[in-house]
Order: sequence, then structure tokens, then C-alpha cells
Amino acid sequence: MKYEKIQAPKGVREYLPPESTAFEWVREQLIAPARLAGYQLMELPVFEDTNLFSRGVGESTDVVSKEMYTFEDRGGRSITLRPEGTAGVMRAVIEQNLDRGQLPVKVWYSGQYFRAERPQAGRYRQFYQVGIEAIGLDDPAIDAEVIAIAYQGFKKIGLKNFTLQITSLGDAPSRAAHRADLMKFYKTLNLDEATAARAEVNPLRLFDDKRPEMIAAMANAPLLLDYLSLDASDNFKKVQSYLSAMNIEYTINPRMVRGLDYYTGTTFEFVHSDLGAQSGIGGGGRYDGLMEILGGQPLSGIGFGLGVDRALLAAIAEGVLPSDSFTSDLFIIPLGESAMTSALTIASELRNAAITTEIAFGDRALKGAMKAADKSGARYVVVLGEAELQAGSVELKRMEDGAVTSVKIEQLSRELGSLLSAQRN
RNA sequence: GUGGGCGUAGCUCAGCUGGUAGAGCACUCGGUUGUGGUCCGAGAUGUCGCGGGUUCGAGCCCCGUCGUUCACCCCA
Repeated sequence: MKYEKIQAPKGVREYLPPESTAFEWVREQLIAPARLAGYQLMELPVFEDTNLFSRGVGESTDVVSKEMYTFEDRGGRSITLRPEGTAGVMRAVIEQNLDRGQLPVKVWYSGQYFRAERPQAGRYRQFYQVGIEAIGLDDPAIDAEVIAIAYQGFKKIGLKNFTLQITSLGDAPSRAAHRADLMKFYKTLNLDEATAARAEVNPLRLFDDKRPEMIAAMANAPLLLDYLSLDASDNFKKVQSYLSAMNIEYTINPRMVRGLDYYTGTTFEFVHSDLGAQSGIGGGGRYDGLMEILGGQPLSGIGFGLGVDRALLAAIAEGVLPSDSFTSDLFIIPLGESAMTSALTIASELRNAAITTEIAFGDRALKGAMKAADKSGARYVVVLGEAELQAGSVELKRMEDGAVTSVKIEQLSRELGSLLSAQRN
């Protein structure tokens, strides 16, 4: 009887060796600037009460209306796999009263998110994001810092072919005035049914249409930036001047549209040029009403989410991944039973000294073991047999050029330590 | 959700107008005693994604299905 193979669910992206090394590296680069800015880790559940997203992210969004993984748990509760990160953070902040302490609350997070979309290049049903949130203060300087942290993450990877686009969605009065005019405007256009329906829910979406005729039709549409109140406009100018002071290049894109309903004020997006249709590698913005909608105090916040999968694709496209992939420092080849015992002991000691050590397992012939050592990329190799155990010393072979030095077994850690540190400098 | 491309050994692929499968790389072993990379030799591996149909006969044709990929849509 042969069992059928089981496949991974549609559209999930897995990272296996050796690619996983690159994935991990990219994720670390994206997080590093947040850590350096004093943001602290928040580990949250991947599933939440469905209401969190329908209320927080917005019923009218595509994310909520047709892309959520929603199911009933055994207690009859409606549960949803998180499609984004901000709502969960806000829920936890409110629930655990983090907003009762000093503000802003500054947190970062990293994990997988789920959207039931048709998979495509750079678009998966389970994808990885890192993000930060700064909650509780409405200060344009925070907006600028948050943007800068995202920017630095991409720079740290070594990416060049991306642009930062910013805009302001203003405050509530700004948006209301603009929306009214935009509604009037689009009614003068001859829209097909689906497009008109979308416009009815959120007319801003019309700016995101890629069809050339729509882009042309929208050329004279009223822009939200022209409707900003004095406060909002002043705020946006400050954000810009802070960004300039930090030498962060940006372009103002008054037609930028974000897919989540909670955004207000400063909004931004990072777009990479080498990725095909799914070119957004990160984005975020301020959200004035979110916390209150979720039952908390009326505090404002700002944050971003960066796509780790897409950042990795961008890094590959630009060829900026570091080439020195994982290689171990030492490969021990034990010959025989007692040698294996010693090998395990020695390896433990070396690892305690932070020397990456592998062992040739499986009782294979010496030649085969040497090949395995070679393929592992190990810098040094040691053969451990009866003779070596008797003598208490081994021949340390440098794989690069085959040079051999005799080293006492108890000196191995010290000797390797100095050889390796010399090599790294 | 809509549309196009693709699905043959672990990987990249070939397979002519239908006659029951091949290459390169990788892998394992060997080229006499305990030392890798090159070279030489030998070897293992496929329900040709899955299910139906047409046919004397299908990897090649048809239908369905699953997966994948690209685009729309949407977004990270």
C-alpha cells in the first residue's frame, strides 16, 4: 500500500536551505533599524476574533470582504487568520493597557500573514512581514522617524532601485470635503459597472486603476492634497522637512491609494522597480481613529509593514545578497566507535566557544567523509582515529590550500579560535 | 474571482507527424592500506502531476482536476 503524497496548501511560500539563509538575513536587516531606535518586540497570535479585522481594517476593503481566512472554532467563535499586523497590535495594546504608560508605545513585530488571493509573483497566501507601530502621540517627527526606519531597513539590505512615495490623507474634514467633490467628478465619467461599484464604496480607488483610459480620465480629478486643512497641510510640510533633513529621498504621490481603511494623515509606500506587478515592498501610515474604533482611547498612531518575501525578491533582482553563505568552521571525521564519542565531546566544547562544528556521521569511508566535509564548505577538517586519540593530538587541515598543522586536542578550541579570527580580519 | 503559459529522474530540461522514456548536473560506490576539490569507471532513481476519454497503441490528442507561473484585480 502506497500512501498519496500530501501537498502544501496553494500559494504558500516556503524557505528551505540554502535559500532560508538569505531569507533570514533579509528579515534581520529589516528589523535591525527598529531595534536600534528603541522599538521592542511584540509576539501576537496569528488568529484573532474576526471582528477585529472587519471593524478595524474596514468592511469595504478587499482584504476584509474577500481575502480573509475565516472559520469557526470549536466553541463556535468566528476566527480569522490575520491579514495584516496593525489591528492585532492595537488590540493587544488596548487589552493589556500599554497605552496607560509612557507614550508613544513603540513596538516591532515579525511573522506571517494570510490573504486568500490568487498567487502571483511576489504574492502569496501566506506571506511574511516585519513592522513597527508608534502609538499614542501625533507628532510629525514620529512620522518622519517611522518612515526613516523602514527606509534604513531597505538600505541595509543594499537595495537601490526603490522609491519612497508619500502623501497625506489629511484629517477628517479634509477627507470629507475632497470625497464629496471626487464623487461629483466620477459621476461625470462613463464608468463600467464594476468600477462604479468600487467608486461608490471608496472613490479613492479610482486613482489606483491601471487601465490607460482610466488613468487619462482621472488626470483632472480633484486631489486630496489640495483639500488639506491648514493643520493637516502644516503637519505634512513638517514631515517633509524632517525627511529632507535626514537625507531621505521621496516623491509626493497625491494619487497614492492604500488598501486599508484606517489610514489618515501621513501615508507612504515603498515601490521597487524590478519586481513586476507586485512592486510594493512596504508601506504604512498614520491611523487616527483606529484605536477608538477598537474600543480604546482616542489616540493616534503610525506604523508600517514591510514585505520580507518581496524584499528578498528585490535583493535577488539587484544581486545584493551577501555571498558568504553559511559555512562551518570545523568538520570532524571520527573513525570508529570511541572516536565518535570523543568527536561528540570535542564538538560540544568547540560550539561552546562559538566555533561552528560539524561531525561526519554514518560510518562512511574516509574518502566519502572528506567529500562531505568539502561540500559543507568547512574551513578546517580534522580526522579523529585511534592514532590521534593515543597521541592526544590531531592534524588540523585547512581545506582552502590543504595546509596541515599538528594541534593538541585540548588546544583545539584556542588554536582554531585564533586562526579563525585572524582569517576574518 | 477572471484570463494566458507550464507540469517528464533530486535539479535544469530534451522527447521529431501518437508506437510503453533520455541528457547534463547532483547523488552513491570504486580507481588497493587513514585525507576533499580535477580526472576515469560503475550504479541507483521516474505510477511522464492526478482522473477520465479517443485509439490496436498516449509523455505526446481531447475533457476534467490539482499545482505552478504571469497578468487583471488587490496589496506586502
